[in-house]
Amino acid sequence: MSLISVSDTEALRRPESESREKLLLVGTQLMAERGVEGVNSNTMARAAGVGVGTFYRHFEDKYALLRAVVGRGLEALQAELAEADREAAEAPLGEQVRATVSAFVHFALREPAGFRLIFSLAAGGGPRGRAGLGFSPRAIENRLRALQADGQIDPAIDPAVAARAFTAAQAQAVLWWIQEPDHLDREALIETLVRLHPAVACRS
Amino acid sequence: MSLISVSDTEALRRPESESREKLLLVGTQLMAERGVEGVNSNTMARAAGVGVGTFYRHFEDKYALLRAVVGRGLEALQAELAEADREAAEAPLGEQVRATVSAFVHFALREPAGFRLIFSLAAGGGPRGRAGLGFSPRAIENRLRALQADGQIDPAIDPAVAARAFTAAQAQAVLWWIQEPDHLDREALIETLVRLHPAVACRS
Amino acid sequence: MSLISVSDTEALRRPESESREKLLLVGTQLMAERGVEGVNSNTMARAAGVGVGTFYRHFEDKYALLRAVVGRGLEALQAELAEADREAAEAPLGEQVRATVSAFVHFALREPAGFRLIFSLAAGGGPRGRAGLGFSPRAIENRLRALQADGQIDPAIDPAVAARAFTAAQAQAVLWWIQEPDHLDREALIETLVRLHPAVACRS
Amino acid sequence: MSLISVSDTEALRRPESESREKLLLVGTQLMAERGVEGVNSNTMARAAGVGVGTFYRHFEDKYALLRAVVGRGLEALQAELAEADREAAEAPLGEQVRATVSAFVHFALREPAGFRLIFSLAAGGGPRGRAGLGFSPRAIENRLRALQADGQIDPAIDPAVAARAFTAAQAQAVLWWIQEPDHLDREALIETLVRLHPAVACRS
DNA sequence: AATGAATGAGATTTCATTCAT
DNA sequence: TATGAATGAAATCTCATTCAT
Repeated sequence: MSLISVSDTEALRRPESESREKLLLVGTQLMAERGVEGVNSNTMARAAGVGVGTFYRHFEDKYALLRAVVGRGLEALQAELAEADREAAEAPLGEQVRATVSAFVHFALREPAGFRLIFSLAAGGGPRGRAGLGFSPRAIENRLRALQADGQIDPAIDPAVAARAFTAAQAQAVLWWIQEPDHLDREALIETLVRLHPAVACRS
Repeated sequence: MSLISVSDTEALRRPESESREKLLLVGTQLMAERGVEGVNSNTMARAAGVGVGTFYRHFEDKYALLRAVVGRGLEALQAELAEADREAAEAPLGEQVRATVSAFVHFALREPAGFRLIFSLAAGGGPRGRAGLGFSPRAIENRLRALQADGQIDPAIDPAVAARAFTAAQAQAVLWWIQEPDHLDREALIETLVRLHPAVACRS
Repeated sequence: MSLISVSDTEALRRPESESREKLLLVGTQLMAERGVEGVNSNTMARAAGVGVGTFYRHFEDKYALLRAVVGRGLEALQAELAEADREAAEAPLGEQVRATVSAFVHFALREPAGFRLIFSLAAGGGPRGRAGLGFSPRAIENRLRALQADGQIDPAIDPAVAARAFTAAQAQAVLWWIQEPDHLDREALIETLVRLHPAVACRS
Repeated sequence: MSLISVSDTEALRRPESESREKLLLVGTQLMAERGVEGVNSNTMARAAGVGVGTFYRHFEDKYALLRAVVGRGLEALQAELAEADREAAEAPLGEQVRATVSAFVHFALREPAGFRLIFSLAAGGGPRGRAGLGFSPRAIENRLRALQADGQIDPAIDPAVAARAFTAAQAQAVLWWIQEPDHLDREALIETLVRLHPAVACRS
């Protein structure tokens, strides 16, 4: 019966214990607001409405929580970008780029705290925070390489550099924009980013 | 040039006490290596071969040292970029851009630790590290605005976004490159960055 | 022997629930390996394959388990020593001593973990571990006193001191030997201990 | 001038900072009274009249203090035993043994807390306390080996076992006696121990 | 100006114990 | 009986900062 599939889905999403979820949620908020070094396990536990011990039952330390948040966020983000890319697979290159940039911006709008953690705070990293967790430029790099092999973009461009550059450009622009959104509207932001994307900007 | 300029220069570069310089030097190294939150005043003092007390005689706290290092580095960097720009003032736009990108890369090569502090660790920022210290995209933004007003670049580009995007792109690309320099040579790096610069990439 | 003795024995040896036995067994091992303060109830429960709650269902706390283990071991040891003594009751003094020393060594070989707990860890004792649990020198003391009254051993020997001294000597020698058994064989160990026993060594 | 020699001596005895000495002193008392696991760094620091941080400035942790105390005590004890042995070098064997046993007992009387730490609490050892610090039976073992080679003691005795046995016997007897000194006087204690010493008890 | 021992507030972490299931 | 997530009191430890020399 279909009821089974529901509980199956539930199982797949692993309720992971309410406390853990609460900690993840509250931790994301607090770390994004005050910086990773600006909060401590105690504060996060209290804010999540659980005991300190509960924090350590679920996470080895503050940085483990950070890694969990960033890891999760990253997975979701990459999935959404891949999805956007897939949907626009048949569209012209410009449309494809716009689709992923747009998905990126929407993700940032939907999860600003997680987004900040992924792209700004996690970068600085604390003493133990040097998680190898970062948004991977690999997808863009591969795309650029393919386009270049295909003669569609400037052969003088190095795909590895361009991919890293655009990843940072996009992240930084969006971080700035969600902090100060009054400078321009979302479509203008996306439009600008699309035109800065190597695949668009360096079309040969 | 007047005689005064000599003593002026002396005054500006005055060692400010050997201890202070040593602390600045060693502090930059340590913070770049281990992250701002990964070192403490005691460690830096010890490494600099001075007493803890001496640290606090020269800097209010760890973040004051960070601000001093980043402030100094930023001044030097902006000065070098301005200089490069001035020297290439008469050259075609592409050459101007190449001149500043090249100056940027050279700065990173000459002072990798200071560069890392300015562009990666300061970003993450500790509790009190969030000084308004950052490489200002203002110069690029103004330049783009002027070019746009002049009809030389795509009017759909938002200069504020583009300036921030390129600043991050350039910094991130260079950070990556000084960590893993074997991927490509310096000229290829510069070349790629030039072509990603909004003034070049979005020429209308 | 009556039929009753069978069910009595059953009752005495009643597994007392499998969990309890498992905890006792695993707890003995862990405490002997890592020291009483080196393990906690959670660890012991986990290692025994039961829940923490189950631990507390059976033992008031860690020290209750320790007391149970040591108490049990002590009872068994004293019983075996008494048995050996009884069996050798008619033999000459030297044989009697050898019989108990031999029984002591065999006990240590058969239950090294329990032996260690009884004679080394319990000695150090944790905050609450200082239960009056220890191998009683009373039997030896009484024996010495009787021999002394009988003029068979040196009157200058204090039985209380000698009994405590030999108890410690025997325990320590055996503890050392089960850790580093390659120094000498079992019979040589026993032989040496026999000759150090006050009743043998201080014969008048 | 002679004043110099005074300060020289002072220098040799290294004041080691008053705090450190205070901690060592108070720590020894407290650990001996309540057991190593019965006190914590905070308590010891307070009792020593210094701040918590001062504790950690001088000792890595509680066990480092324990090791320092035991190490120091052990050095002093071994030195005193060696001295006693040297002074009685020309005396008959029995007198030599009496001299060291006597020195041992006097040490215990003079420094009961240190003595307890060395011989009982340190043995149990905490999670991290497994210091390889213990009274070495080596001196006695060597002496026995020499006597045995010389045909003066029973060849059936294993010197390693006998040395360890006597070390434990002596320590345990004295520990018991300083706790309950009313059972017998000091001389009787010493007399009994002398007669239990392998070199005396197993004379061939 | 230089020093480094001392400090204690606060962060981190452990673990015995409870309790709802 | 059994379970194990949750708890928080208490222990451990760090580090920015002061201050007497």
